[in-house]
Amino acid sequence: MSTSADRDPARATGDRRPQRADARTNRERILTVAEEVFGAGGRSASTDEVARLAGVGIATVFRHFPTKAALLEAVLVRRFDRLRKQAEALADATDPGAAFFGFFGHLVTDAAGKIAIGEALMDAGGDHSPATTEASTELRQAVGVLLRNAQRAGEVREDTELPEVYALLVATSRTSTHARLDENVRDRMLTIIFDGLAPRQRNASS
Amino acid sequence: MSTSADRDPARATGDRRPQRADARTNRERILTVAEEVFGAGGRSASTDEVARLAGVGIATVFRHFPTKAALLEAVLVRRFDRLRKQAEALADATDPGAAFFGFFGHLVTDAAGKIAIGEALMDAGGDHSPATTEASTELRQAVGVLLRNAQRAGEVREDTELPEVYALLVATSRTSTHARLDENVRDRMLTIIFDGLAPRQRNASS
Amino acid sequence: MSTSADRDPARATGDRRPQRADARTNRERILTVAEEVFGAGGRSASTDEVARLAGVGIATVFRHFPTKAALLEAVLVRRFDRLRKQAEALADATDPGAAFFGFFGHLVTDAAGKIAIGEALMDAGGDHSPATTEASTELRQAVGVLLRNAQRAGEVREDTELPEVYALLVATSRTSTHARLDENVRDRMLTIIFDGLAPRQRNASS
Amino acid sequence: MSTSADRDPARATGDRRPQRADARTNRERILTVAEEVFGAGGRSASTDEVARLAGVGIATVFRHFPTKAALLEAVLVRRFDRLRKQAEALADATDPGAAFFGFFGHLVTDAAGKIAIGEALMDAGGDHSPATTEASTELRQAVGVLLRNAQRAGEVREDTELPEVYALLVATSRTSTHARLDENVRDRMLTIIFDGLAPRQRNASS
DNA sequence: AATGAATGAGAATTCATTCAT
DNA sequence: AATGAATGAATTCTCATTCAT
Repeated sequence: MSTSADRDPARATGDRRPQRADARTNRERILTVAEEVFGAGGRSASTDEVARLAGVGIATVFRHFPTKAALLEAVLVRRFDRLRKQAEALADATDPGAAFFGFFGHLVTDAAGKIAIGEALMDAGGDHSPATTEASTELRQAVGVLLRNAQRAGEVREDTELPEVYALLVATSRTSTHARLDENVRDRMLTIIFDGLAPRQRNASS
Repeated sequence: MSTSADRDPARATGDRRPQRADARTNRERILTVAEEVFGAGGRSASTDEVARLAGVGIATVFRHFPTKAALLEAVLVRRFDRLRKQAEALADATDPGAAFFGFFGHLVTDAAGKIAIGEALMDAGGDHSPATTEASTELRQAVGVLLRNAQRAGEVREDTELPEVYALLVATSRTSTHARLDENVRDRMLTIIFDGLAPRQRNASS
Repeated sequence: MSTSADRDPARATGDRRPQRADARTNRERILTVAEEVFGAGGRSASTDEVARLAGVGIATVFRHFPTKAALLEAVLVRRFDRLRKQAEALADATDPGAAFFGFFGHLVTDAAGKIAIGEALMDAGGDHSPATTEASTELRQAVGVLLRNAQRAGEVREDTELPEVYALLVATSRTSTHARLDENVRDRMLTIIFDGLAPRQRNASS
Repeated sequence: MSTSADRDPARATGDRRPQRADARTNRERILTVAEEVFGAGGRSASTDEVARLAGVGIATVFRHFPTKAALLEAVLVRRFDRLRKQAEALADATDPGAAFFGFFGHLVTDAAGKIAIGEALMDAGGDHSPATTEASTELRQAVGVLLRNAQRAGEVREDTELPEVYALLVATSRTSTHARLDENVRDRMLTIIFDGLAPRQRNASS
């Protein structure tokens, strides 16, 4: 399972030796702050802002992440990995339907709340690095597992596949973030999708 | 009804007198190019790019739209107005269900193809001008009419309202644009949503 | 002395034929407006502003004055000529002292009120055209006449000459304009200068 | 050892700009250059010019002074403070008359030589920051002290007050700067003013 | 002759990135 | 390793001036 062992953040810089404790701390702090900053302001937020909020010098940010793109990438990878882990943790759930719909709702409700960076979540023609692409793919696969489990349990219609489900996931979470939907509206939006994902009635309209 | 008659693009500058033919042409060209440029690169695309692709000097762009924000706004308003007109044209359709679902699909399939600017479609905390807000609101209302018509015709479930439907519309069209979804995937995504919007079975199991 | 006959405004463009009446009117209006605009905003005020306030198109301004510098120059020349005429009109006054001090005070009080352009009044290293220099020189000479008359009448000390008097005139009128001096302050400032210009005690009578 | 001599900031030609250790030096150099540049060209001189003459990049200027207005302000404050200190140093002079007239003459002769920025020296309707206003006020007060001292010593007429004296000071120093007055002319101009400021004779005319 | 449109050359300001301590 | 300073390349916007009607 540990498909991501080689993406250990502490090694992203390519450093073979263990990093100094303070460096590691700084790296984490920068990533955390960057997630907030870019989440709020999009990729056009400034690196200076990140440095300032992280309480480090601008040069320190660039020491850890050689370019702004690398920083953005690291943020994305971190986020994807986190979500993937959550999805993987649900892979063996006793109630696959609850697991799938729960994860879907969680992504839209909570998690998405932070990340306007999701701009990149699917981006086909994107300029993403292998690392980002890999993390993204792994997340997608983890969601695929949940989907298939739910389908096997008869909780999700059989005639649907991962691409469209993933697209819906991305679409709703991004919009939820961006448009700051009212809680009730968001729930009703999910209801529609979840109903649409439910197994078809015998007399369903084609 | 046509509350937007006074937003005729040709008059957006507030000029009473008819513009010179060449000026009008330029204005249109700039708007068209801007829709593409900002559609592709988001609001962070440069005004220079717009000028260059439109084949005019940078100052000409600023003559027509005094700030970059004004240009973006004009693009948005134009787009909203166009979509609204299409929606309004369907308000009296003989088949309200086809009208509603057709418009939904159209937006996601065609129209959205150009506009990543949809960033602003719902933006609650946005910094939008009254004109933009108005155009946006009118589009929303036009969609609302289609929705109610379809509900009255029994083609859309009764327990759903405009906000969530509109959110879905925005979500899917933006993602469709951004992620360059495969045609089939997009259709299956729409199928899920449309099924979710279908009237609930009277005897829904469990 | 009609030394300025060849600076007839109507001919400044070099046009041999009589101008159309409306052209002449426009020219005057532009000059008048320009005097205000540049008086208020300095030479950095925009030509567009002048055109707008004059109610003509920008191209019309440039038709009359080929460059902004030419417009500024024309304003200056016009102003200098006007002041010179006023000075010349006082050359034969029955009370040379009153004439001199009156003109001095008038320049500082009224006239200066409009012209921040006076930046150029003396400018030695200035980039002024022959026409401007000529007009400036003539004004200076006219003031020189008033000064000498007043000296001959025993109203102004003999050991002073035009350069310093003119410098004081310029200094006070510019400052009066720029600093928007209180009326009383301005008067007391003039009192100091006028007292300083008064004939020295020993040879007071003579 | 003596390698630091090569990094002497005074060597602008070699472009051997020291970097870290002399941020302060850079700041000073920028201010000094700005005083000259704005002194010569007024506030409309470009920041690029300042950067170029200071031998630094344009961004460095903006790092030290976030806006052009801030730079102008810093220049003004610095200048005001310097003059104020000079005035204050004369507050306890044994010869108050010499102190006052000396300072007046000094301002007009030397110091003013650089600063057309004095545009702002009195500016009532100016858009000056509190810092500038404060520095200006303090300078004015310091001059006020010199004036009162001289009046108490019987060297300056009693019926005059700071506002008009200050106005004269500003007027003459600005004109002296701007018009590049000949030395003799400037001295005779001062003579007139100083005579006007002298205590009135018992049998004064008026 | 008059006009509005068009334009390129700046000008101020920002930002990712590099340098020197 | 960390930092603040420095920097040039954009980017938005302005303005004097020319063009076409």
